[in-house]
Amino acid sequence: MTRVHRSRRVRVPQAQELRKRPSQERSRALVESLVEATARILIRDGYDALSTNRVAVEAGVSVGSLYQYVTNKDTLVRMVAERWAEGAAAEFVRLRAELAGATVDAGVRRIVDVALAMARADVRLHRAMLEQLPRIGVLPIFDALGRRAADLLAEWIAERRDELAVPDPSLTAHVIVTTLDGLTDHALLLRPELLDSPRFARELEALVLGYLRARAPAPGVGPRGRG
Amino acid sequence: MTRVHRSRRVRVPQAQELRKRPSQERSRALVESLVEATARILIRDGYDALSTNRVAVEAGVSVGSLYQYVTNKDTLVRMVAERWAEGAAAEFVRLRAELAGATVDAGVRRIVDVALAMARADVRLHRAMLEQLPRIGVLPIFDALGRRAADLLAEWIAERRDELAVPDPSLTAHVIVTTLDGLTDHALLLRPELLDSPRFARELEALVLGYLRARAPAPGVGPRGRG
Amino acid sequence: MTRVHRSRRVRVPQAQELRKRPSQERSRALVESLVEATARILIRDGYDALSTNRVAVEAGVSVGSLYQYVTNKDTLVRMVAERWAEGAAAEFVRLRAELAGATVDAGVRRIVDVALAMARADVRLHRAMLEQLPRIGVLPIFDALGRRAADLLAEWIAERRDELAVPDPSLTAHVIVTTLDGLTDHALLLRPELLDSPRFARELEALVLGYLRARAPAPGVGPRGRG
Amino acid sequence: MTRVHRSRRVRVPQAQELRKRPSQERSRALVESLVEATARILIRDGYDALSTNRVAVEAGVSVGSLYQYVTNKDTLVRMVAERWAEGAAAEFVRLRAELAGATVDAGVRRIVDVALAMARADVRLHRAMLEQLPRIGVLPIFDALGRRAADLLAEWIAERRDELAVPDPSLTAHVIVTTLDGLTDHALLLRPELLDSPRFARELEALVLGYLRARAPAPGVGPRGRG
DNA sequence: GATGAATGAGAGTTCATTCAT
DNA sequence: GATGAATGAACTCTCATTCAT
Repeated sequence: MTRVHRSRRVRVPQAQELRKRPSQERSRALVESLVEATARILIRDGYDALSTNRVAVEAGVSVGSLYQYVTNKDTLVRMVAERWAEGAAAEFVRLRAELAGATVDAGVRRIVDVALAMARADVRLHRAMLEQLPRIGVLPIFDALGRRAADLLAEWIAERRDELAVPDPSLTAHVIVTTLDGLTDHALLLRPELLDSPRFARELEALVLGYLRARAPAPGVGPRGRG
Repeated sequence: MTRVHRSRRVRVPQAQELRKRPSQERSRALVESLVEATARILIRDGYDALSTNRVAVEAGVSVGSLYQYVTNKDTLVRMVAERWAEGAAAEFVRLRAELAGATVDAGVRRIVDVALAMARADVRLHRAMLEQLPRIGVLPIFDALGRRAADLLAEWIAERRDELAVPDPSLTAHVIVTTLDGLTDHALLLRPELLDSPRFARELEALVLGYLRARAPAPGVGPRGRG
Repeated sequence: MTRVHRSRRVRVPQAQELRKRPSQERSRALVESLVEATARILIRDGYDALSTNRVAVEAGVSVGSLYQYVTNKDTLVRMVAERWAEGAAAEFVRLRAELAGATVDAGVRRIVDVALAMARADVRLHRAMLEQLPRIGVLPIFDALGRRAADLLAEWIAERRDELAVPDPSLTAHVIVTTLDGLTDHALLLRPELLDSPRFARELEALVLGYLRARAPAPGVGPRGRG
Repeated sequence: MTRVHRSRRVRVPQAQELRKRPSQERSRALVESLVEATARILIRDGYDALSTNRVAVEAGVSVGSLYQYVTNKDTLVRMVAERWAEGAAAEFVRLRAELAGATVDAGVRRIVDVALAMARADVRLHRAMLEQLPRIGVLPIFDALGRRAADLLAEWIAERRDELAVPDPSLTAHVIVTTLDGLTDHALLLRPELLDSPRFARELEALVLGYLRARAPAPGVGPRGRG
């Protein structure tokens, strides 16, 4: 059979998902090992094989201890996504700094490269998250991450406003972030070879640059506007 | 029992998902009502609330009858996705015909409009599918749909090759389809208001047009300008 | 699903029938109470009325606890048979010791008496086991018990070889054990009154003694007579 | 796995198990094909795999037709046993006639031979019945068969009363029949090689002859009685 | 704090039997 | 008469969660 139980109750979002702020060194470590165990199982066996008991065993901890720190099975899953998102956010911040003085062309090239590199890194976990996790639980996390990325990008675009003639940098940044995200996720799940293809990278650059310049005056024609 | 964990992560395509080809009128109707019931539950209560017994009740049929036709709960879900994909595919074919003689600008405008309209139609079902189902084996169905869309679009682009200077229409079409899909899905899940926003629509047009023309010579400039 | 037909006819011995060696005091007690509950239901309501839930309820335990220790409904039944066989084996050993110096006549009388007494004791459980369980894999358990009994009896016969002229004590012992077993089981199921009938007991004695002496020279007659 | 349904309700014995006396040629044939199908499944796949639907398919008939003639799943099983018992009963009658004028020794030899031959014939069906059928349903059938056999044997013994000094031929016949039955069944299930062993046959003869003569005066001493 | 045995609602699935066609 | 689609009670088994130790 195919007999599978999924989380039984529809999840009621809980304000207080971690029972205790794991302030002590020890508690932190325990929670961390739970998250890692969850990720391992997710990668190795998939979401259907994920159960609180299994996570506890994998983490070398008793179920009781698990519930001391985690109220809820879904919380574990969300924590995995959060850890990943934290790493990604740091990377975005780093990239933003790196691109401070970059030209539009160089900047976009770099952005696309980093997007592809991030998709290639941690493939197994990334795939597992995209493929296995009920989107409903992790959506807010990835949304928040997208918003941070879009904010940073909007800033960067705004700094180049003259050159680009982007009416609403915030909206444009959102579109770019969502676009790159959609394309890399899709490639990760269904066309992994694209992640390594320079042709694909050039295509993404063309996409982003074309978009950013779609409304800009043709280069070489008057300082601003079409005359 | 022999209890069983589903095929870890990778969907094993099952040759015999429907127990009997529902050839008779009556059987067809039954299967159809099961698929509809599944969609209804998915929309109203989400995947976790979906159970074979519940589907049977919702369809006004006994569980036994359900199992006469459907081996498996996930098959039902996949059938919902298939029904939806069939409708979308038909829409794409219709659109392709409509755009036969259209200019690039008009065509892209229309494509974006239709993409947004499709996202707005059936929102709840669409949402439910996106939120819950990648794990269940719906991915291949959506992938096939995307490929069909990309093929049609590639054709359309190829017909306008001179004007556009797109080196690889097939790849470009794939990028556009995936991009629009990603953007409308994201909007559907997290920014539903965008689906009705003309500004957002204009943005998508700019994105697609900018991309298509990114490598084309600036109009009126350079050796191949229109004069 | 994946429904499953039990190993067609031949019991596949399962190495791991008990999920955990019930080492702790508590676990042992739980398993014991499950076995007792199983026996009770078997006696009271028969095999068809036996279900895991019912056993759990009867034992005052949750189904979950049951499955913590027992993989399988039939395992429970087999454990009942094992418990019974253990008791019977002990009785056989006791009897063997008792008969160490006995004459053939006295020994056979005693053996028949004990066989009938054992059939009378625990009648209801014994009946339930005989009526319902050959299919379940209890046969090997009873077979092993029969072999032990036959071994002990063969020894006893061999000690009296001169008097009895039994060519193959082992085969003869097997025949006697199987015979008595068949007769008492048959009586138990269909002629319970015979179990209390001295006439029946005398008949069994005649059967066994006649057999043991069938090939011995008639006393007082022929070349080797006692005279 | 291991999920198996057995006949759900405890069987309420029904006076009218065959819905209609299958007087017509056609009906008889149908019932016969159902019984044969049942036997085939029992042999091939075991009792757990036996279901009314399966029997109907195996017999090339619709379930509805099955229920037109057979009220009950257990009835099918019982009919298989009945067919077998009918054949055995005929064999007993034949044997009785054959032994009309036989000496005790020759008769017993013949009886043992036939008992072993019957156990060897139809081994697969015989095994299936012994091993697979819930004894509770078929017990009465085999009991009736045993009684018929015992009656015939009692008659035969009574005819040789003078020579044998058997006080209660009826009881003795019962003991012999049950004994041979128990021994051959046991051999069939657990020591099939014994069925072909002449040594085993001799042993059974010794058993029966020894029993019949256990209380008889030693041969060659006085015309009658010990005096 | 930590443990892990215990819980029990609820999941997927089967199959003897009926009854409209 | 024959059919086989439909029924639904009942089964085995899981797993998120609790709580006595």
